[in-house]
Amino acid sequence: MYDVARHAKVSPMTVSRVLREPDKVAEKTRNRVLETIRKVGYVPNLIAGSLASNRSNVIGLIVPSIKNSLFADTIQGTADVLRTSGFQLMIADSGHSLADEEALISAFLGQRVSGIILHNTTHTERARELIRRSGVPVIETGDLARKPIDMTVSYSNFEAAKSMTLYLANRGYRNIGFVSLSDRDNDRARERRRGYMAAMDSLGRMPDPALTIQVAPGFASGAEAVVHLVESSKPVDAVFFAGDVLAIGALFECQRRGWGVPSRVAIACFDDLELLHHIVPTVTSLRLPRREIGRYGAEILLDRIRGVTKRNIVLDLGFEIVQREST
Amino acid sequence: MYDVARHAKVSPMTVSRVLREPDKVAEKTRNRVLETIRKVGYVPNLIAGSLASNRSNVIGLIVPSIKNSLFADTIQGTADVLRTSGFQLMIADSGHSLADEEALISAFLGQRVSGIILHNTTHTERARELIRRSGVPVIETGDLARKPIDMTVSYSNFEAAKSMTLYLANRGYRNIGFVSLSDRDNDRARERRRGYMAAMDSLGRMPDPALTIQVAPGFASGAEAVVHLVESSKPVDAVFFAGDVLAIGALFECQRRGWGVPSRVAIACFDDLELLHHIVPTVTSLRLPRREIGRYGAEILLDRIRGVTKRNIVLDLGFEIVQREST
DNA sequence: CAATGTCCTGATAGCGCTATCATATATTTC
DNA sequence: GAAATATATGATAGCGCTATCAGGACATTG
Repeated sequence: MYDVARHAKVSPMTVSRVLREPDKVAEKTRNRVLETIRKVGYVPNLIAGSLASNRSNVIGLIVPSIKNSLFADTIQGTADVLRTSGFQLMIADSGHSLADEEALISAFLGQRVSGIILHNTTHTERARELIRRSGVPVIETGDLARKPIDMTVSYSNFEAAKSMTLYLANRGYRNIGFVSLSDRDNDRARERRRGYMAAMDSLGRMPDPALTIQVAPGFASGAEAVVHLVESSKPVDAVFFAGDVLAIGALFECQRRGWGVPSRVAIACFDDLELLHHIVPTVTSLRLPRREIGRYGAEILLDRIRGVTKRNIVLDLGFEIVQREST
Repeated sequence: MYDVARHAKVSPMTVSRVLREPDKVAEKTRNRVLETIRKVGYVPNLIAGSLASNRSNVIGLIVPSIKNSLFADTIQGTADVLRTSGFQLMIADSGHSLADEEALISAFLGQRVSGIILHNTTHTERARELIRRSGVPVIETGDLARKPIDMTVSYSNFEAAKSMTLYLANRGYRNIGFVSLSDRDNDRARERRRGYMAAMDSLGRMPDPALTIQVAPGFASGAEAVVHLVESSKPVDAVFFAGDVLAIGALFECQRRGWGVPSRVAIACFDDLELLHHIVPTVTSLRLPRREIGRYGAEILLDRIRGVTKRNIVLDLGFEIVQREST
């Protein structure tokens, strides 16, 4: 920067201003400086800038798993908003471990991120404490947080699962099975199960424990689950899968066995992947506002960082049931 | 930090050493300092550290699209390696735009990242120049770069496409169609097409322009393409799709129309998604070492950052054809 | 027991930028 | 046209840490 200043015959301060507050520099000077910057190939050191100004242009984002395409949509939404705002996204993967999440939060705070986005709503006590003390704004998502640290943008897994269950009942299915991933370390799965249970309860049906099963992730699990439920002593006529991969695995298995969907068994699931619009038969699912969550989350966070908003916002973006051939 | 130093009755320098070079501090002192750090809830300012030491623990990663699950696998591989190494990943999305990519590279260099990973191999001249001048190590991936900036870890799209085409010919298919995304701004698509052409050439078959078509992304495009190719005046008996989504869309369309796969038309594609192991029929595909690319890329990069390696490595991780029911 | 080496700790300077206030010049106002 | 205000630039200090070297305490050697 001193180099540039010398070449352009101004003070370093003016160079700094040209980069951050161009309006405050006379046009002639500004152009001369910009020209010089280009000529010497100067790349400003944002680290030094952050240190001096006590601000950074980095937002930290923690997801349980980068690979999971569900998060990919939300990340994309966030990235789209941030790209136009000059902020950078620092993404880390907690591997579904709360302890790792805590370590990552600590690392992010060490980087003096301007904001943090967390794709889950349960955290260690120390993690909450770290964030609170730092005063960095936080968005939680993935579910409506029961006790939000700060701001939340999501839909309600409980309500979504409940609605879909009631919807299936309303379409005349009598024996609705429910398949989800293990509850352990997965608050979303837990909420979805609760929603299913609540729906059964409000229908006055005894939730049969044999109808709600928990499985490992993967296509194969969905396949096994549907076979198990259909061939049980009390066969189901519909299965509600709490995850898309499970449902797809189940559907393929039905194809292999020649079971009609929905004639033999109806299939519905969370998360309206585009694939589900094209698969044969197309699958009834819950459209979750994934990308919107990413967008709104980023926007609210930016508003807070810029001091536009003060309040702790909790935004429920809802969901939608999309009826298709499979039910 | 001064706070901690005062409380623990040592100099700030000792606190700094406890965090970065614990061995160089007497055990007694170290424990006292660590205890104090915990007590006052001190979070070291890594920004200041980076500025002072002229090192950072951030790796920049640019992908054309975060949403695309293909990149997700590679990112996961990278993240897995970096997590255990104390580095953070800063991810940005160029939206397939070379100009945006250049801007992001500049932003990353401003952040003084220790390394950069690029998921494509064509860049603007200024981008190359920026990187070269900065001396920051770079990994390019997504294809074997023709003129690598620095290091490359990938497989060859050309060879992969060629192999699969020859493989299909070898299985007896006479009329092999090729469907890919538009060549424009997509060097991978271009290489794949070249590979297909080269195979046709080596088979002594005139590559019929009517058999190689370019389409927009999406399931629907694949569906349209397969219909077009099968119902043409010179119907194909096999179609090789350069992208998985296209192939899946095509397969579903065949299911809808009751066209037997592979009896009426065989289908093969790039990229061995897990879905393709379960879909009916399972699909012959090219297994690309996505995750390995991420892992090796990260490892090579770290070696360079740590000064273990000096040489410009070009790593070809190859590919594999997986025979399944669809051909 | 002086000389040498080893280990641990501290003092000092400075990384490259920005906040802040001061100064110089141009513009407006009555 | 003098005073008040606005605009443009610069000088200075310091953000929170680490590199570097200096020095004190202690052990080792001949």
